[in-house]
Amino acid sequence: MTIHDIIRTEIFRCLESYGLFEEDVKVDLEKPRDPSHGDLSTNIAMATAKRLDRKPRELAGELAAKLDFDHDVIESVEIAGPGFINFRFAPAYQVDLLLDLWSDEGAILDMNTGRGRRINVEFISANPTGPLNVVSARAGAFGATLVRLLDAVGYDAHAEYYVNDAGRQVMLLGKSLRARTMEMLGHPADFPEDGYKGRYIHMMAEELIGLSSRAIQEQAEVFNDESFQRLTAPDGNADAWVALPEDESSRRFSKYALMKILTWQRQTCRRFGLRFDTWYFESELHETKRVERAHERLRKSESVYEQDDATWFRSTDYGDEKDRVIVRSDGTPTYFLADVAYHYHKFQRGFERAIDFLGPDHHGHIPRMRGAMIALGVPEDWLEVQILQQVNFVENGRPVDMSKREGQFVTMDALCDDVGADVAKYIFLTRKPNSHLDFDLDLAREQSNENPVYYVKYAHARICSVLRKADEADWKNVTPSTAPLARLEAAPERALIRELIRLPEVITGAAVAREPHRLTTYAQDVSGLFHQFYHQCVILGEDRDTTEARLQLCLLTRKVLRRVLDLIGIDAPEAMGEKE
RNA sequence: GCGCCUGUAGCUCAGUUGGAUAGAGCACCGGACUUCUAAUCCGGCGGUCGCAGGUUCGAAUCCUGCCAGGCGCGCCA
Repeated sequence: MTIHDIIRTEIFRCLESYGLFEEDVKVDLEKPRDPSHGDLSTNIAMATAKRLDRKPRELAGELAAKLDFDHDVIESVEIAGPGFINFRFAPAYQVDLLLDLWSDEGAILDMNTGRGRRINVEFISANPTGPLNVVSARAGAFGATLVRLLDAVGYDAHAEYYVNDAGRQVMLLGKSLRARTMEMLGHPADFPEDGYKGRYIHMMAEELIGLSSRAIQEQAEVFNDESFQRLTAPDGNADAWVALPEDESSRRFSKYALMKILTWQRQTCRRFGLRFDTWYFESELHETKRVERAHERLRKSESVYEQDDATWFRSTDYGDEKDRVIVRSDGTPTYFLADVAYHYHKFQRGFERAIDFLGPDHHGHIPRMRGAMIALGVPEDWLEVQILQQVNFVENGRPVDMSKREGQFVTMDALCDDVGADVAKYIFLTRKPNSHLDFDLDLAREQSNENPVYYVKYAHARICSVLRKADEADWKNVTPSTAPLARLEAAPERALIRELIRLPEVITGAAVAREPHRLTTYAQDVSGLFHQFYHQCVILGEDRDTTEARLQLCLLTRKVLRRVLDLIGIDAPEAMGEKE
C-alpha cells in the first residue's frame, strides 16, 4: 500500500459520516510546490464544500481533526489557505523511501508500469540523401532517452530507424553523384534539376574517383557486423559506371551513394551515443511483397476504391482532409502505401505499441496513417505519434537555411564539434517536444562553460570529490542506513531528501507522458539543492555522527544524479577538467 | 481558406496535467574563496502568463472568439 492509498483510505473513512463514498468523489493528492505546505495536499474540502453546503475552510478543519494516522508515517495534518489539507511525512517514512532508492529492487518495484510489454520507438528515420542535421539530433536525443525511460519503467523498448532506400530521392541522389563525378572526369553531364547540391556530393565524388572496384567492395565489408547486411557495394568503379547506359549507370551510383551516406549516418549516430536495435529498409518491404499484401488487405477493408486509373484509400473516413492515392495510375505504389506496410509489419512483429517521432512537416500524415492501421484491424491507440517541433538554428544573427538540396545546413557532426554531444543532448532535452526552439549556435559555443549541463556535472563531480576526501580521512564502506539518515534535520538536508525521493515519480511521469525533458529539470533541481546543502552544511566535520549521515546523503544524491544523467545519455564525471 | 503547433521576466525556456505568493538559467547590480573543488553559493533588479470573454471555490493550465509567428494542405518522400 502506497502512502497515497493510506491517505485516501483514511479520507474516505471520514467522508462516510458526511454521506459521501468512494464512487461519489475523487480525492486528489498532490505535492505542494512550497515545502512549507507539507509533502502532500488534498483539495477535498474545497471540492465537496458546495455539495455539503459548508464553508471550505471550516470543513477542512473538521476533516483534519477526524483524520487519524500512524505517526511513523504521517507526522502532521494541517489546514491552510482556502481549505487545503496538508500532510507532512514522518522522517522515518522518508528514510524508508531513501533506502528504497538505494536498493535497486525497491526502486524498480515502484517503476513496474511497463510489465515487460514490447514497445517500438522509431526516430530520426532521415532520408539517406545527406548527412544528418540538427533536427535529427533533437529527435535522437528524445528518442534514445525515451527508450531508456521506457526500459526503466519496465517496458521492453526497441529503438528503430526506418531507411527510405527505395524512393526517387535515392535515385536523384545517385544522379547527382553521377553528374558530379562525370564533371570531374571531364565528361559533360547535366546536373539533374532539383539534384542534391551539397558539398558532401563533391567530397563523395572526389573520393570515389580514386577507388578501384576492389576498394569499393572492401568499403562494404563494414556492414557485416550489424544490421546493415542488406547493403552491398555495386560492382565496378566510377570509370566503369560512367561508361554504362544512363539508367544502369545511375543505379550503380545510387547504390554507392546510399552505402556511403548510411555509413556516415550511422557513424554520426554512434558519436551522438545512439544505438538502434533495428535499421529497417524500405526496399525489404517491396522485395518481401509486404507492400502488395498490405494493399490487398486494405482492399478487403472496403475503404479502397479506383478513380482516374489510380487506387485510393478513403482516409476521409478517418478524419483526413482528402483521400490518398496508394497505387498510382502507372501501377507503382506510393510512399504512403509502403509506410502502411511498414507499420503493419511493426504490428505483426509483436509490438503492443508503436511510437513514431516525426517532424512538424509530417503532422498531416497522422490521420491517414492512423486510419490505415484501423482499416487493417490494428487497435486504435496502437500507433502513437510524437511531433517534435522544428529546430531553428541561428548563426551570425541569421537563421540557417535547412534545405538539404541547397546543401546549407548545420550537420549533427558540426554540432558535436561545436558544443559537444553531451551539451547538445542536454540542451535539446531541456525543451518539451512541441516547443519550437531557436538554437543560437554562436551562443551555444560561447556559453559552453556557462551551460546548465556543467552545473549538473559539477554537482556530481563535487560529490565524488567529497567522497574521495572522506575515503582519505578513513571513512570506508559508508552505506546508507536508517539511524544516521534519520538524524538529518537541517533545512538544506530536508529539502534535498524531499527532492531525491521524487526520482521514481519523475522517471515514471517522464516515461508515461513521453516528456524526457522532465529529467533535465529534475537534474537541475537536485544539483541546486545539493550545492546549497554543500555550502550550508559542512560534510566532513568534527562530529562523527553528523559526518556519517551527511556522507550517506552524498552517496544517495550521487546515485540519483547518475541515474538521471544515464537516462539523459550523458557522462557523469568523477572530476571536472580545467576550465578553458 | 482549412488543419496542426506555439505565444510566460530584456533573452532562452520550465511550470508536477485545475491549486496556495508564477519559477530557473543567461544578462544586469551587490556580497561570499586561508575551507569538503567558486564551473559554486547568498542577496537585489526584472511579470496586464499575446488580447477579450466563459466554465468554478480557484485558470498560465479547460472552452469560445480574436491577434501574432512557425509548419502543413502532391498520383513527392
